[in-house]
Amino acid sequence: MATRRPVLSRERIIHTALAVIDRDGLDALSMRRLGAELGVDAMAVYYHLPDKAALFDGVVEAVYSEVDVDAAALPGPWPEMLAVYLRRLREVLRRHPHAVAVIATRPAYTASVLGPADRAVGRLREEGLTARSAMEITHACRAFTIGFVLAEVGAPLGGPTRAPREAISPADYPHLVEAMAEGYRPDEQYEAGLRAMLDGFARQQAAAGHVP
Amino acid sequence: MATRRPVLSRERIIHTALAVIDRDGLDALSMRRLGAELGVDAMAVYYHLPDKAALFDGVVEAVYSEVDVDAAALPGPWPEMLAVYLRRLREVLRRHPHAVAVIATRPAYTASVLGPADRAVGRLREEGLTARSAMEITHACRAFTIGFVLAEVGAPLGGPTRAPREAISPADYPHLVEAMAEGYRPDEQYEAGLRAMLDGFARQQAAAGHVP
DNA sequence: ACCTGAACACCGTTCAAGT
DNA sequence: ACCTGAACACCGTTCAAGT
Repeated sequence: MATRRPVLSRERIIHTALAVIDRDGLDALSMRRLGAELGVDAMAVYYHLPDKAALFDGVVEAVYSEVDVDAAALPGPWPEMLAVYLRRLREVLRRHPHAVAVIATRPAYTASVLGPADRAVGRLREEGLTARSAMEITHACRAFTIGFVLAEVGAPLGGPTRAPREAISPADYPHLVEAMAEGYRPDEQYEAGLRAMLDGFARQQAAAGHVP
Repeated sequence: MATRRPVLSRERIIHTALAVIDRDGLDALSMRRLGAELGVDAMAVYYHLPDKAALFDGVVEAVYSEVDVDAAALPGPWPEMLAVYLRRLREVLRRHPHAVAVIATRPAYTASVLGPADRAVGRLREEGLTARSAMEITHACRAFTIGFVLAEVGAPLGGPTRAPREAISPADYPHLVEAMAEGYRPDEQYEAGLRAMLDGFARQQAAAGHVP
């Protein structure tokens, strides 16, 4: 008789976990639910991953790997290179609204994340930035992007508010009402914020004499 | 005999919940634990709050109320006014590392949050900005601040990684190592990012002719 | 090597009951 | 009005056992 091959793998477990999160939210991901989705006893997962925290780490890495942009290979001056990378990051994060908060808080110190990050910093250095500036700028722009997507699509941690709150009357907030009258345009808003930050950093660099 | 006064109140429940989160983390906050901390049966809380989501909403509002800066009353040109407000926001968020992710994802549509926000937008309008620009700029800077604090002190959602991961060797990431050689200086980094974004927005406004 | 299933100490929420 | 306590359908994790 043929030797049986394993039905589970770290990869399949993690992708199924992300699928459950995307479909039903963070709270819906339990080890038992995950087992059911995989067609195995819930505890089978523990043979492949030590605990739920490790599962989350895998999910974070899986999402980052979707970004799949070799920033270091992009053409153009560094602000444009970073803009391409960051727009792509936003795009990927938007696809996983229920996972963004996890990604925002769990450190991703794995080769697949650090490698591209290191090469990106190297790329900025070739344009005259110090390693420190390169990382600061990247870090700040990533923080803006993650914070923006969190406000944009991030699922409320702890589940949606069900009970009606104290009613708010729009008449009390005339300026907010006017600002929102034209509707919410997240793409333009993100773009404006990204440009502001990159322009600001570019000018800081120029003022410091780091870019000729 | 004296009429008994209630031992619980919405206020006290919410502040105790925040205290538990601050002390032992988000996962430590259960309704039973909260009841124990309050010295009552766990289910007593349900008389004052409909469910755990409402409890989180209360926590978010409590943290925002700590900011307690009337942005509209601050002197100086708008970029400096916003900087004061945002530094204060970062300061408050840093005091509640385990709550930041909740604050970042739960909408806070309450009078105590919307009121100051509306007055702040009104203040920017007096300096020539449109309501729309004023809100965009505020929104972007807040996203940066929250994203930054999340990376800075945000507790990993799902608990800390316990099992050792695949070892990473610093030699593979020379640029990152160099960038971190001087240590991590979050205050300077935040300040640089904030200045970059505000300068960038100020220049966008000037270019659009909105500020004389 | 890989998966199962019972067991333990927990969860959030509902609901009838107490005072 | 305000709080209690049993009950229900869940959790994450450990561990011995199966194949």
